[in-house]
Amino acid sequence: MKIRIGIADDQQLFLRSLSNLITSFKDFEVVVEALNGLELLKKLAALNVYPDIILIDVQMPVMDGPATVKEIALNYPAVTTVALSMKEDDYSILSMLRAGCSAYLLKDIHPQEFERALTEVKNTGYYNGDVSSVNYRRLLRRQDIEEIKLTEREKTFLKLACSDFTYKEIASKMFLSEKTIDGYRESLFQKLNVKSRTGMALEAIKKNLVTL
Amino acid sequence: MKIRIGIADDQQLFLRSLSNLITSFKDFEVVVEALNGLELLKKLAALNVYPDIILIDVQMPVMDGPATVKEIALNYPAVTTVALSMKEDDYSILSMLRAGCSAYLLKDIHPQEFERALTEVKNTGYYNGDVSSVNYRRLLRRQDIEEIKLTEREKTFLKLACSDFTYKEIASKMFLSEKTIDGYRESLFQKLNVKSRTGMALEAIKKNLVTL
DNA sequence: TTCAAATACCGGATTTTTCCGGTGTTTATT
DNA sequence: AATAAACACCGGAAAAATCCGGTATTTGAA
Repeated sequence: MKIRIGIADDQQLFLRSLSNLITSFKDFEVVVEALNGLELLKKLAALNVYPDIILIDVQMPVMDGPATVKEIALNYPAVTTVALSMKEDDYSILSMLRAGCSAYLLKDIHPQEFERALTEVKNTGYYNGDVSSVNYRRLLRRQDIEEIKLTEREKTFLKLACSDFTYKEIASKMFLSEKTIDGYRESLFQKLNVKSRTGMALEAIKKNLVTL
Repeated sequence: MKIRIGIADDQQLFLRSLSNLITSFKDFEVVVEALNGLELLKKLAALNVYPDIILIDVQMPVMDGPATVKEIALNYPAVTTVALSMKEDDYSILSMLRAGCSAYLLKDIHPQEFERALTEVKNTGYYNGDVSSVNYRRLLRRQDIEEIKLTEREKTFLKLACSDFTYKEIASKMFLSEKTIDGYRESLFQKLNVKSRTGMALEAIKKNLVTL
C-alpha cells in the first residue's frame, strides 16, 4: 500500500509539479492538494482516508503554515506534518516546529533526498536534514523561544513605525500624545531586544510581525 | 519538433519538478537545467542546439535573474527569456523586463495556463498575463523607472545601516569618519527619496538592494 | 587635459530619538 | 475587593540622527 501524501502550497505551479513528482515515486501517492491552509482543512474533512504525511508551506494566504499545522495536530493527531519551505530563517523554522511539525524541509532539497526524507518520516516519525538537526539545538539554546506577544496598540504602532514617518507624525495618526508613543516604543524595544527604531523595524519584518 | 526549454532556478525541488511537468507537456522538452545563472551559461555553452525559451528565476545565488537575462540577450539573441518568479513587486518585474525578458510569469500560475503561456511566447514572442500586461503600463508611468545606481561604498554602508548599529559604530566598522558616513547617508536619502534611516532601510529591502 | 564622479572629510545647528523615572485610568480576572 | 495588564500621559536630559554648506584628493573617461 502506498504512502498517502497531502500538500498545501500557494504556488500553484510548484504544487502541481511537486504532486506530479511525488506520484512518480514508487511508494507514494498524492491524495490532497490545496493552495492554503483553510482549503486543505476543508478538503481533509471531506476525505474518508486521511494522508499519512502532509507537506505544508510556511507562508500562505488565508491560513498560514503554523496555524494549519496546529489545526491538523489538534483534529488529526495521527497525521504527520512536514514543513516544506524556501525560508531557512530561525523564526520560520521555529514557528513551524513549535506548531508541531515533525520535520522541516527546504525547497532546494534534491528530489532523491526528498524521497528519502519522506520515507524516513513515515518510518521513524522524523527526519534529520542538515538544517533541522543542526540548527534545532542552537535554536533551543536561544532566548527567542518565547513567542513575542504584542498588545493591539503596540501592533498598530509597530506597523506605523515601519515607515518614513517621525514619531510625532505617528502620534497624530493614532490621535495620541508623543509621550504615549514613546511608551510603546520603549516596550517594543524591550520585547524585540533592540536599541534603535531601525533595528525595531527590521526585527519586526524578520519576525513577520509586519509585512512589507 | 518539440519546443526546447531551459530552466534556471535555485530551488532544486521546484526545478526538477517543473522539468518533469514540462516534459509531460506534448510539445515541449527540457534541454537544460541549472541552479543559478552562471551554471546555466556554462551548460548553454556546451550545447549544440540551444533552447527556444529559457525560464529564469529572479533571485538566485552566484548570478541572479537580471544579470543572467542580460548575458543571454547578449550572447544568444535568438533565445527567448521568460522570468518565472514568485515575487510580484514592481522592482523585480521591472528589473527583469528591463534586462530583456519577453514575459514575466508568476509561480502561482496554473499549469495549463503555464503551458498556454509558453506556447504563446514561442509563437508570438510575448505573453500577456494579468500581471505583466496590466502592471507594465502602470510601471512605465511611474518615476522609479530610472534604476537606482549606488556606488560600492554606498552599498557597503547601506547594508551596515540596515541594522541596530549607530552611525558611529558603522563608521568604525568601515574605518571612516562619522562625517564621511553622514555623506553617504545624505546621498542615499536622496537616491531612495526618504527622510529617515528607518525609511532608508525599508526602501532598501523593498528594492532588493539588501537582503534580510 | 579637463571634467565628472567617487571618495573622504569638517564645523555647527536643529530635530528626532532615546532614556530615565515617574502618574493615573480603565478593564478583565482571580 | 485586590491585582495585573493595557492604556494614556509628563518633565527633563542625553545621545543620535538629520541638515546645511562647505573642502580636497583620486581616478577614469572624453
